[in-house]
Amino acid sequence: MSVDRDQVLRAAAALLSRKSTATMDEVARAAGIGRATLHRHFAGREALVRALEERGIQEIEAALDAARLDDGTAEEALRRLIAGVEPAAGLLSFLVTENQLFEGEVNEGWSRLDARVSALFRRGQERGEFRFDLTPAWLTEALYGLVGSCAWAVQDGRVAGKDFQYMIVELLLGGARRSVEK
Amino acid sequence: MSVDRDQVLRAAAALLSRKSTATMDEVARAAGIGRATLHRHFAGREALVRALEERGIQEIEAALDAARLDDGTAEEALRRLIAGVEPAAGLLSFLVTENQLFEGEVNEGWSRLDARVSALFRRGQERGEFRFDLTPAWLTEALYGLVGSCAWAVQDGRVAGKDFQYMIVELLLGGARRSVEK
DNA sequence: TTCATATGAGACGTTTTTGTCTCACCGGGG
DNA sequence: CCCCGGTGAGACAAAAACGTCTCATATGAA
Repeated sequence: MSVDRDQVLRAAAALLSRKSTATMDEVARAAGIGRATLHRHFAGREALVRALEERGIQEIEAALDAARLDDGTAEEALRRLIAGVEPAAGLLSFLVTENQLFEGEVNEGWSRLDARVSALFRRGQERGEFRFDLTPAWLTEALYGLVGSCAWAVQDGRVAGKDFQYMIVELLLGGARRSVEK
Repeated sequence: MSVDRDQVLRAAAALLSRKSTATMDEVARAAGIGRATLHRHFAGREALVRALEERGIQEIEAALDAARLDDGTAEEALRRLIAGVEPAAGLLSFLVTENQLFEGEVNEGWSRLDARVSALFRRGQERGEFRFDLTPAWLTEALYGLVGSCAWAVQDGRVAGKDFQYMIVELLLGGARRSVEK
């Protein structure tokens, strides 16, 4: 009988990341509940987006923790991170696009995530694993972009779901060029 | 005195690709014109988006033509393409995100672009330049995602504008991993 | 200068979306 | 059995955005 708040947020993220102009009514129907009930759980659109952000940042941060970014090689850590981020790919792409929405103040939690991911790439550079000519900031952005793109591509059937991690990891690490095996 | 339609479309794309919920008034101010003038040039929001799509597809198609995708190595062609696409990066990222909220029919012009880019990657594979384990469809999506991410990173100052082409090309072709020179 | 044209600002009515409310209903616990 | 908390549907007003209009102004050409 009672609404599953988690399931509502998930449905909202899935819809809003694809169509950010969706009305509250559309969000409610996508979550399979009435508009009145949606308003009972989230004061308004603003509150819904905030809850989405909070939850997204929370999940990504958990993925960062679970990936143990400081253990082993940076490449291994990156593979663990991408694997751990997959379930939250929808929320991540929502965060990436929506993060630009708030002019002025940048979400504090988001910049914290940013810093941790950048640190991973910097560690890889310092270990001699990653190239120096691609900045950690750019690699971080590229990671977000690729995760978002791949999530969309999977959703649209252009990429097989089981290849999600592989496609991202291989492109991000090795690139498209065929190179001599080392 | 007269409004530069091109500049308006560019500003609109830059804003709408980041904030698709932007008001017509916000779009107008982003373009540095009044709301009334915006309505004089584009009948409404729908017409504006249509014009944005049309112009975006037109510019990307022109870039594809200019890049001579069938000449020389696929890598050279890809470099030419990325260089030629840079001025239209804002429009491209708008197209990519807008195309995600497909409601029914997919834009015909867009799928034509898609096919041409995919063909380039397929040619690279057949020439032995590109890896076979990364599908042309995924490489195409990844290219779009990286262009959009980089355009956005440049706009926010996280990546230097002069590095736009280099960052995309190098990551897409060679990846982040430091590898033995071939 | 004079005139035609295009613009910005803003007023306005309309439409869409939002947020709140009421009410009937449904299902589990007393 | 009867409550009772949570829900869906819909009504309703307020708010926001849209689209159109007028008017004063500025720019460039004749």
